[in-house]
Amino acid sequence: MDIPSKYEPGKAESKWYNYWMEHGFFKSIPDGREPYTIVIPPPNVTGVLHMGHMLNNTIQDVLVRRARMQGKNACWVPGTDHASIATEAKVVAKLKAEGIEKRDLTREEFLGHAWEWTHKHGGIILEQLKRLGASCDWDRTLFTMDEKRYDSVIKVFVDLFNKGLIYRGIRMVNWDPQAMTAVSDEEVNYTDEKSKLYYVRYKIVGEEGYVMVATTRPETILGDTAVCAHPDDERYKHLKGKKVIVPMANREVPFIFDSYVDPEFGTGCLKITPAHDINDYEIGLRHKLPSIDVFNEDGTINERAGLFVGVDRFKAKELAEKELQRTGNLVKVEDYNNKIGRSERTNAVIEPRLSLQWFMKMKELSQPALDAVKNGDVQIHPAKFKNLYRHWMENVRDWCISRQLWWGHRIPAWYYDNNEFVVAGNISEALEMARKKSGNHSMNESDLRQDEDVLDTWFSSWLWPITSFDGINDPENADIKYYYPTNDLITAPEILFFWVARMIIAGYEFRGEKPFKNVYLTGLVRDQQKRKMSKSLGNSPEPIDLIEKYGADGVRVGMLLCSPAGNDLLYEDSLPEQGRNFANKIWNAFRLVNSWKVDDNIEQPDSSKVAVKWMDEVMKKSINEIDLNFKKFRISEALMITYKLFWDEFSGWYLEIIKPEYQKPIDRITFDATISVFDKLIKVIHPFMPFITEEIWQLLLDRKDGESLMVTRLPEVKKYNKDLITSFESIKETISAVRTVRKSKDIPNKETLNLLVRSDKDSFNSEFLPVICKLCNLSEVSFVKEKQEGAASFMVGTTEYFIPLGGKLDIEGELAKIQEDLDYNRGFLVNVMKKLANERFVQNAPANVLELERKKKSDAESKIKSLEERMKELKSL
RNA sequence: GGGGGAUUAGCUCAGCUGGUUCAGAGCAUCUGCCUUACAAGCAGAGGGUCGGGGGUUCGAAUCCCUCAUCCCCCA
Repeated sequence: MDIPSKYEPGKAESKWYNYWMEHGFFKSIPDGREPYTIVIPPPNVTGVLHMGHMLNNTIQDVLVRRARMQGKNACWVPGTDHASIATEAKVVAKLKAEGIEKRDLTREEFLGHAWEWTHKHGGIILEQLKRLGASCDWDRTLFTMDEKRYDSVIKVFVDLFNKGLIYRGIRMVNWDPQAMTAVSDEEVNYTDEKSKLYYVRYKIVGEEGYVMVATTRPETILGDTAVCAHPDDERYKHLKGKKVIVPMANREVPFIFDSYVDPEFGTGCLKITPAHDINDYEIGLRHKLPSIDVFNEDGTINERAGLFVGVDRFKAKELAEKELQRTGNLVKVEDYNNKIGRSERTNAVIEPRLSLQWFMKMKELSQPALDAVKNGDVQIHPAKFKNLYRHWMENVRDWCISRQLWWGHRIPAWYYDNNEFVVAGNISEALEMARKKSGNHSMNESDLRQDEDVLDTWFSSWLWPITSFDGINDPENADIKYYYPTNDLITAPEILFFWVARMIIAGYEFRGEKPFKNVYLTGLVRDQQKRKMSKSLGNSPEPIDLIEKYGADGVRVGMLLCSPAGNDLLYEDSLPEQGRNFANKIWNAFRLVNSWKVDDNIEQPDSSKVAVKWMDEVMKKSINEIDLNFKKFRISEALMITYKLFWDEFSGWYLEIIKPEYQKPIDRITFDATISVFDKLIKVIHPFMPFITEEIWQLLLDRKDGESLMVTRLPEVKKYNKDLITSFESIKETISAVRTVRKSKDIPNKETLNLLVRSDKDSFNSEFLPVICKLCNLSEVSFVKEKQEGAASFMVGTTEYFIPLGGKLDIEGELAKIQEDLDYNRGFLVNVMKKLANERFVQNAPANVLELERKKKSDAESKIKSLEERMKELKSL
């Protein structure tokens, strides 16, 4: 069979993914095995795969595949999020492009378009995940707005309302006066814009003087309800208890003190307009100030202002300036840069506006979630995020859960008689409740008006680990009992609060149990300039293109190699390139092994014998380390160990040792051992690189249909022989040293060499000598007692080696090398001696440290002695 | 403004409760090699006063203080 020297991923990937699907290897149903469960952080239903998803889902797949190969019943539940804001915005934009405005549609018509859009674009991202190799149980695919998930959300809302944990309240929102809707914080873009700072004087009541205020918004003066200074500001202390007169409005308002005010800014004196500024609103709450909203929904001035009624806010600013000037209250105007928030959708300047919203009380609910992380019931990796989490949970604020949108779970509150309302699971229940509450039994459904708003997207995602197994509607079903709590959650730190914390809260509230044991926070994928990858910047590569170029395995490895938990990943093409190169390395190792012909009549060479023994131990050691690193969620590290195990130990050393001469056959024992080692190796690699390993596994031995690497067992962790590995390390060093001699003397590899060991034959471990002979092309190894003339020399540990060179010895060069070595060792010895001469060190250091220092001393001394002797000899030549 | 985190080789990062010459890995760089598994490779090499300053200690990349710079979250 002719196998190409470069691995071609494309074919293998679709072939094996289909094979896995056909045989149902991703499916999971509850059974007697230990479950291993991950719920996917649901991507936006109409989104497309980006680099963040690639990283995130690669990690999940690695964990799931590994768990599966550990004999667990692995279940990775996929799904998508309705993403109310993002999806609604996309649908609005699409309709607009067709000349349809959202406000011209009924809610039902709009939702029709939204569902159409969802069905058309939904799930693309899940298909893309398949290209990556994701081993999700696709039969379980969910959507946050499918029937069961929708019902669960409504049920939870009603439940929390009945428990008194959900209430209506006033809050400041970002108002887009052009779209006449509230927009979320995420939809507001802040930019530095030029504006003006107006210095306005307010008359002090009962005094001659004025107090001067600096403001960027003179048009909101009409809504002022106080003037405020810092409590420690000496300049204003005398105004305690006084009142001032608001210019234009001619109202008296109190002069108050609050530490929010920055005495350095402007005049150190602030006008307070609780209806039109979030900070003023907070100050207003603290000081129980009234708020006067002077704007209409479209940003024009209303009657409450008493002035400029009906005028647009920007025009009103100009008019206010003139009016203040006319009355002499405008003292000066300065140029000023400040951050202006603009609506992502309309680019209109955002107006902070008070509105009636739904809230959830968080303090009580979050206590168990706080405790769970504190006591390690839920573990966050890396642990540095624990502090962040704790701080946030200790200062948790009530959660505003209503959104002025249509796409989402509609708030199950029904209004009647103006301000009365009931909260119920559906309209008939609502009617019954409303009749009872109002005493009006003739009321019917048409008298009820359902709340127009929908719930925050996170209000459905916070239930995700529970609703994934329908645990709200059917709390005792077999799935939820088996799979919940899930094991690991893999997500980005930026949604630690939005999502992770709230899931933990929901877990305890609705199941009395954590939703997952571990939270693994990945970093953000950035470009080389450390910018976030984003569509608008155009700095993100297309994931599917990458998979096509480097292979899914290569991309997976590339993503993982450089992304320790919680650290950002700076993407560049060299990453998947490294992954692809690794795949190619594996491929070529397979080609080599595959090309060998076995001859049952030949003996196993000693070098192969010891190599097999050593490889076995190294493998055990690495598997141990990999296991340990997985336990600590150090996945990059685990991959790096795997990478080096295959590339350095197996390909670089083992295969080179056992490789028969060109076109010569290999002995049976070595061949079988090698196949077995290879088999184990690709098992270890499989979670990281599922495709190439399956391809090779299927070719390595005859496999039956229905067999697959992905459902085999990982090699178990075992104790290993440390000494064997250590002695082989010094063999590597010896081989390296011989190669260096060869290179520096320009001796071709084909020419054999003699190696002389200055040691007693019986006390020297000769086990690995055949390996040195083979890799260094030695004709002979012999033991000598004396130093050798006319030979290159080197030391490994405390043993001296010589390579006779005939007349080729470069005495000057050799001397220089020895001198360098001597200087180093003498310096080293001086340091050790200093330490040992320090009485306090000798008294205080633990015995093992002391012993080590003494060993260092004697080793250095014997080395120096040999070097000095050698030098003397060379000089005498 | 409040909080959290970081600073170790050109880059990305390890370095656990102070103790091996502890300063390490991968990538990149440089030098040699197209040696029939792999140039997507092989054999070698160079490169860091662990952000600055102080302290604790027999001993500090590691603990404490301070300054500087950067990042993130919330407002």
